[in-house]
Amino acid sequence: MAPTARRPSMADVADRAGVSYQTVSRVLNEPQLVRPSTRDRVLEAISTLGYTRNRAARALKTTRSSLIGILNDGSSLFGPTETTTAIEAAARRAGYSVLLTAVGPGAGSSPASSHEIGAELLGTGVDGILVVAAHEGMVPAVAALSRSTPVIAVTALPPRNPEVQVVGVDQKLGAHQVIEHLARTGARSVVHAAGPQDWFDARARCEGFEQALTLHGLDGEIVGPGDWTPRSGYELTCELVRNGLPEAIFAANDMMAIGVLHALHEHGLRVPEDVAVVGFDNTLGAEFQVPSLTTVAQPFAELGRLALERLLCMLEDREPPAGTPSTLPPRLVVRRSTRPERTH
Amino acid sequence: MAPTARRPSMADVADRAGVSYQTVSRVLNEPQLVRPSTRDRVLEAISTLGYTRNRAARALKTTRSSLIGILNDGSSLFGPTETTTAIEAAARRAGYSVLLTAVGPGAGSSPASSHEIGAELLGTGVDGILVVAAHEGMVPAVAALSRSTPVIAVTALPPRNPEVQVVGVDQKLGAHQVIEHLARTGARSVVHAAGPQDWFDARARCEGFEQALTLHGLDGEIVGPGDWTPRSGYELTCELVRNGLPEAIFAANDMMAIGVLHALHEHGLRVPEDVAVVGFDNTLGAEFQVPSLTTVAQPFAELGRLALERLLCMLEDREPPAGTPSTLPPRLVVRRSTRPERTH
DNA sequence: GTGCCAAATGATAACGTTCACATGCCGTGG
DNA sequence: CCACGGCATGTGAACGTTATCATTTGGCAC
Repeated sequence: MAPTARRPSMADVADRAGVSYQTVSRVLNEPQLVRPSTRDRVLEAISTLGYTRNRAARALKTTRSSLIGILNDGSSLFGPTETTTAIEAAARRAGYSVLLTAVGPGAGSSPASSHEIGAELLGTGVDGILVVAAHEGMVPAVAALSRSTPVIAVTALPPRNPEVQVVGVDQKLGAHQVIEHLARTGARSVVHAAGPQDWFDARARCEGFEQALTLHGLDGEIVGPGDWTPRSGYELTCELVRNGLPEAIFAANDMMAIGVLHALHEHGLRVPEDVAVVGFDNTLGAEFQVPSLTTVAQPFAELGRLALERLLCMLEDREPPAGTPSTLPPRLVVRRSTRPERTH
Repeated sequence: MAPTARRPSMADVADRAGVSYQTVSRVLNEPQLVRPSTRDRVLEAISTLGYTRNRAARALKTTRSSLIGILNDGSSLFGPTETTTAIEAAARRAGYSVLLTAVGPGAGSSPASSHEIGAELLGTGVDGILVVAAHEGMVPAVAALSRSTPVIAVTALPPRNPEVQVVGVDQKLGAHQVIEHLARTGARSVVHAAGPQDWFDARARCEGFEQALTLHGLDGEIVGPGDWTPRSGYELTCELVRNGLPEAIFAANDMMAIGVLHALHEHGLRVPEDVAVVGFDNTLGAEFQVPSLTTVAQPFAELGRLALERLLCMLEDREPPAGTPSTLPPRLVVRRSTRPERTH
C-alpha cells in the first residue's frame, strides 16, 4: 500500500485535460452534450489517472446512494444464497452495489433487535431493499422500512402487511405437483414434515399440501414443524416409524428429506418401495442422495433477478412491464425416491 | 411511502434542541465533551425527529465509508457462505456495513473482467476488502486492489503474491488428519478426488494428501480434478470402479463425497467395508448421508470473524494482538463412512 | 462584416457532515 | 478586582460531486 496519495478527483482530471471539472462531470453523465474531441481528451485523462467517481460525494449531492440493501436471515440455506448471488449480479449490471445485512438467529441477533437493524439499514442510505428468506421475525423491520424506502419481499405471499410488494415462487403449486405425482404413483397416504411455521414459504407449502390432499382424496397429516435441518427430518421420521408410517413422506425441504432418508435407511425401510420420499428446493446434492431424491426445483436465481427488476421499477418510478409475473412456477423433478408413474 | 420529505439533518436537530449543528455532531462523535444536560436535549431531539446521520456526507468528509467489501466467487458453496455471514455480523458489531461483490463464473462474469470488478469495488470507496473463497481467477483483481486498499484473503496460503495478508484454515493439517485416520483404520491405499486446482484450498489439500501419504507409507494417487460438485465426485468414482478401486477415497469436499457415495452404492459396493470415504467441510447434510459421512469440519464462522478482526487492525493501524493465529486448525469428525479405529 | 442562434463550456452554489479554530463562560488565585 | 486557564459551545471552511445558470464559441444567413 502506497502512502495513500489522495485519490484523483474531477479537478485533477480537468486540469490534465485542460477543461473545467464541470465538463468532466458532463462526460460522465451526459456524454452527448460534449464535443467528441473534448470527450476523448477527458476520457484519456480519466484512464491515465485511474480516476473513479467518488461515490460519497455523488450520493451526497444526488441523495441516491446506488446501493441496494439485502436483508436476509443469516442462514446458509441454499435458496436464499442463490437468490442473493443472482441479485448481486443483476444489481451490478444496473449500476448498483449490494449491501448485505443479516437479521435473525443465524446472524446472532434477536428478533427484538430486528427493528434496530432495519433502522440501521435505512441509515446506510440504501435506495431500496430486498428482503430475502422472509419470515415472521422480519415483519417488524420490514414494516418500518417500507414506510421510508421501496421494499420488495422475496417470499410466498405473506398473509398480512399488504403494503409491501411481494415476489416469489408459487409454493402451493409446488406442493400440488408433489401430491399429484405421489397420487399417480399409487400412494394412498402422505405425511408432510413441515418447515418452521414462522417462514412464509413453509406455511404456503403446508397449505398447498392440505389443499392437494383433499383434491386427490388422499389420507395424510402434517407433522413437525421441523427447522429445515436434516436432523429435524430425521427425528420426525423416527417418530413416524414408531407411530405408523404413511406410504409417502413429503419433506419441507431437501435438507429435511436427507434426514428422512437417513432415518428410513436406519430402520431398514426401503425407499421408494416401503415409503416414497420427496424434498423441496433441488439442492445441489439432491440428485446424488441414495436413492436420488425426487424434489421440487425452484428458480432461485430467476427469482432474484425478477425481484431486482421490480425494485428498479419502483426506484425509477416506472410501471413493471405488462405481463411480468410476480410469482414464478416451480418444477417437479422426478427421480428415484418415488415410484415411477403408471403409464396407461 | 410518504412524499419523501427530506430526511432530517443535523441542522434540524440543532434547531429543535436550541444548539448549533456542531454540538449535535459532538454528541454523536465525542459525547464526553458536551454537558450532560445539553446532551440529553440533543438526544431527545434526535429521537423525536428520527434522525440518522447521513452516511454519504460523513464518508465524503472523513474519506472513510464504514463499508467493507467482500469479494467472493458467486457460488453457493457452504463454507464461503458461512464465512460471509459471520463477517457481516462481526462487521455490523464494529460499526461497518458489508458490500457484497461476486466475481467469477458463478456470478456470470469472466475472469477477464475480474480486473474491472476490482476497480469497481474500489470505486465504491470501501475501507477494506475481504476476499472469500479465493482462487486463481481472483489474483489479478486482488493484486490491483491491494495496492490502494487493505485486503485480506481468506484461503489457504497462496504460493505467490506475498503482499496480501492471508487468513485461513490449515488445509494440509486437515488432509493429514484424514490420512492418519485412514491409516489407523487399516486402509493401505487411498485415492484423493481432488478439487479444482485453481482454488488455493484445493491445492493445499492435495499437497497435504501427498505429504501424509509418504509419512504413513500408504499407497495412493490423486484423481481429477473435480469441480466441487457431487457430479464430479460421482464421475471420478465410476472411473475408479472401472480402473481399480483403492481401499479409501478422500474427496476434496463433502459435495464430491456425496457423489462418491452414490457411485459406490450404484455399483453395489459397501461403505466402509469395501471402500472407506471421507469428505471435507462438514456440510449441513454430511451427518445424515448413508452412511453418515466422516469429514473434516472447518471453523468457517470463526474464520470470518478472524479475518474481519485482522482487517480492522489494518484499518486502524494497530498490530493484531500478539498470539492471534493467522491459521485455524480444522477438526476431523469421525462417522460411519470409515471403519472404526483399532483401539490397542 | 454583422447579427443571431445553438452548441459547448465555465462559474457558482449547494448537499450534510467533520475539522480547525475562535469565542464565551465560569471559577480560581493573586 | 482582574488575569488566566479550562470547559462548553459556536463559526467558517472544506470534502467532491451535481444542478442551475451564465458565458463563450462557432457556424451560418443576411
